[in-house]
Amino acid sequence: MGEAQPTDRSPLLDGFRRYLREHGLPVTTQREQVAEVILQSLGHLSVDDIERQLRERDLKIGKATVYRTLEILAKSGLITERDFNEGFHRYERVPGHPHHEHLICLRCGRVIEFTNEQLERLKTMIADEHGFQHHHHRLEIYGVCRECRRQAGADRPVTSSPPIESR
Amino acid sequence: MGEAQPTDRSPLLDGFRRYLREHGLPVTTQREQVAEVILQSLGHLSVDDIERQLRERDLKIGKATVYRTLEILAKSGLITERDFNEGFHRYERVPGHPHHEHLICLRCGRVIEFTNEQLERLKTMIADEHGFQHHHHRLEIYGVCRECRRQAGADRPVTSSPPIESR
DNA sequence: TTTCCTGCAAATCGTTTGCATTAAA
DNA sequence: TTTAATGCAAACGATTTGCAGGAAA
Repeated sequence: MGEAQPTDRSPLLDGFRRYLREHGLPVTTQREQVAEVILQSLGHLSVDDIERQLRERDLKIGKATVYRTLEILAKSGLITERDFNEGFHRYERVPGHPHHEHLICLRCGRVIEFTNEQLERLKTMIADEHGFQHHHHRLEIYGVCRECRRQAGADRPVTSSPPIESR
Repeated sequence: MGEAQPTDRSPLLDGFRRYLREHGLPVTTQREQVAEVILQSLGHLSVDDIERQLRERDLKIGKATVYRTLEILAKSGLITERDFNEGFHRYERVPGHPHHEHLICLRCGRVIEFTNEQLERLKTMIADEHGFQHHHHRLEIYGVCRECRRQAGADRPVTSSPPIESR
């Protein structure tokens, strides 16, 4: 809500510029703008979301470039690709806390992040038990969030296929 | 290995036939054959895997029919759709133990199932903490399995994108 | 018979790629 | 200048859908 305020100074964006330079990759305006959109956001953005935000800023950047830039951002470790079973991917800025899991609302699509120490320990134990060298993991809990429970009550039952729209 | 032995009698397959009848859906040979392949398997099959097995039995069933049958099987609760981030889905027979999680090897693609009581409790607790009405969840642990560790030692580092081939 | 299915091909949809043009170094 | 990126459109791969012909009930 309001005018887009291009923030050319931001530690994350600077980190991306540094990454590009250090890897001999040109720092282009398109790359900066895609990076800016996602690095400033707190949400889990789809490519569609990103294109919409770019359009709102009156920037026309080809879809291919968006995908290519997201790939670099993911490799640089500044963003992470997520898959919530919607048929497409979402991208989120890598947060302060390294590992976190997701609670996903089946009604409104809201995504809540959480961390849990006990879970970290448990997952290491489980991997060990099976002789696995643990690399990474993902835990997603699907359900109905507080707000949706309040609104809809216990009427409409939740189906197994998430009717997530966006966000 | 060996000739395919069509097993027309099997509690699972019978369950599927019953489901079809009870829902006013015709019991066709195609549906039975797709169901047979997946209900007899213990693995996590892709549509490609299923088609291959059908071909081995000299059955030619259209891809669309395979997809449509898998949808019914999933709705009936006899199989579950899985997504291991490979760009396509896998299907597995619903096992005896209702909830189970997956350990996925990044080298060979092997999938190991496990259950963990403590985990079940933990996930309920976490959902409660956030006011979520828990519906279902998924936990996948990616790493290198015992066999691959033995073979490859600690040489080739594992990348974040799973090079899973099949299985 | 009536209804629903099957197979095929065309359509979708997210994502990737080839290539001529253009911008960064 | 040299090198690599961009944008467009075509290509892709998994999945879905429309429709004419063909089996179940």
